[in-house]
Amino acid sequence: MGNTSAELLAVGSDRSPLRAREDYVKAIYQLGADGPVRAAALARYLHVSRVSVSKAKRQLEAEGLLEREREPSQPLRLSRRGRKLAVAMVRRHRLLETFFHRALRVPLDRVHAEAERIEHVISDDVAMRIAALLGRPQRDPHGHPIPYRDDLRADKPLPTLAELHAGDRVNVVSLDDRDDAAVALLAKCGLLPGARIVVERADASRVVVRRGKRMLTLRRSHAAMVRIGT
Amino acid sequence: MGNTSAELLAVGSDRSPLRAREDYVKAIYQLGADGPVRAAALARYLHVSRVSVSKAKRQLEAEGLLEREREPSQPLRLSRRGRKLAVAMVRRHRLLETFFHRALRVPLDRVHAEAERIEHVISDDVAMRIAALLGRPQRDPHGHPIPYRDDLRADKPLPTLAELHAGDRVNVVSLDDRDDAAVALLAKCGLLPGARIVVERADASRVVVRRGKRMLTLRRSHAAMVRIGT
DNA sequence: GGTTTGCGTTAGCCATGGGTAACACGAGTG
DNA sequence: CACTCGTGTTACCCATGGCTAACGCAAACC
Repeated sequence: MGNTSAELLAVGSDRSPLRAREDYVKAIYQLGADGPVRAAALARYLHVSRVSVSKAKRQLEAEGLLEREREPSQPLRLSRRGRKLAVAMVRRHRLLETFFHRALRVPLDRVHAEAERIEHVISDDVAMRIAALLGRPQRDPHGHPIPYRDDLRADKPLPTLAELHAGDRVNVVSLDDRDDAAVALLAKCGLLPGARIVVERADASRVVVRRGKRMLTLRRSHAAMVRIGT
Repeated sequence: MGNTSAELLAVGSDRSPLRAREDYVKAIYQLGADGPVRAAALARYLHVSRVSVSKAKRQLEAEGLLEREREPSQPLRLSRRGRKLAVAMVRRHRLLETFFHRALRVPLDRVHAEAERIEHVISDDVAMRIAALLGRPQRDPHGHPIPYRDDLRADKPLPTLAELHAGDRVNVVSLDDRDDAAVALLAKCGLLPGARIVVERADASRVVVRRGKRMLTLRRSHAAMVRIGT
């Protein structure tokens, strides 16, 4: 019951190139995990100007993807439909990453960029079929959960490796996939989802961890891209 | 040696959305199989106005994808680079169709539309990997050959079922994939690449063929979408 | 030979999705 | 209190890629 994301994709009434809208909605959804989304933060995240965000905001409101705020300068809040579209995009993105990694053996640090372009143009049917082909995977190769349909979970973000202290023993759960170079580096160290590690030292600029017998030294900026669980 | 199509894809210097260019170049290439390409014919083929073709022409010439003609009103001729880009697009399109049909079991009459959107956004590397995954297929599910790299063959088009006479015995080689409804109809009849058929009757409006024990009556417009060989 | 038809081109309009420059406002800071 | 800094908005400009209207021209038709 309810809308499929196929319906949601018809949001732009007739014109197809709503790529930009999809990117805005997805970004708002993903930034939303860390709290209210300010327009300026969104602009920095998407590498566009504040003006572009301001204009996009009006359009997204007109299309019912964004909640209309009465006062200006309020944080951006997705509407129910906006959230559904965002989740559909995230699902596609992660399914595609999984497909590229598992079926085509594309290196981990390149799956994000490939998925980013294709996620806007595949049909819902193809997404379904890819999921079936892969055996309905639960996590993408970076360790992020793959939402099913309109599943709107809102689990708060896990802590990162940058927040730990010497002696902590944890599992790597996921990697931030947006910085290709960082992903390549982390993958080369074996800091992949599922890896068990011990924090040896942590100072202002670096974190030293041990994985099995290997000692790894990471910059904090890289450590912050590794989400961990116990 | 020579350019990979990855280089060719960088044709628009820095701006990425050269989707339209790719469509024009591919269309010119495909229409070119039937003789010189007039701008008006291209406009009808792409469902755009003659004006749009005229403007695209200037841009494509400026980008070196189209040969510059001295007199106006000359047919459109792809440059070497234009042809390479076109072949790369055709290759991707057919690889994607094959992937969708074989790996994802997408019905034959839908693979074209899916491929049409994705062919503009996949990387050369992914195209290579898909080819490898499929065992380097030679033909797409409609029976069209899949060019390899910059292979610029110029085989003249095969005759179609609409050009035959009673008594002719032929093999179906390929189906025109641009009319989804026609493909669905032909597939339902079993008029698929490889099928052996006998022409029973052919008049001005219909062609009657036999495939095994089944008699099939086709409109000429549909028969013209079936390319045949002996 | 005149007329119609089709073709390619120009001029000008539109929507999208970017951008700068400039402004008003609010929160801190001196 | 004044000042700065970050924020959101407005008014414009730009390129892309469509469109229609209108024109010059050539070929075909009567």
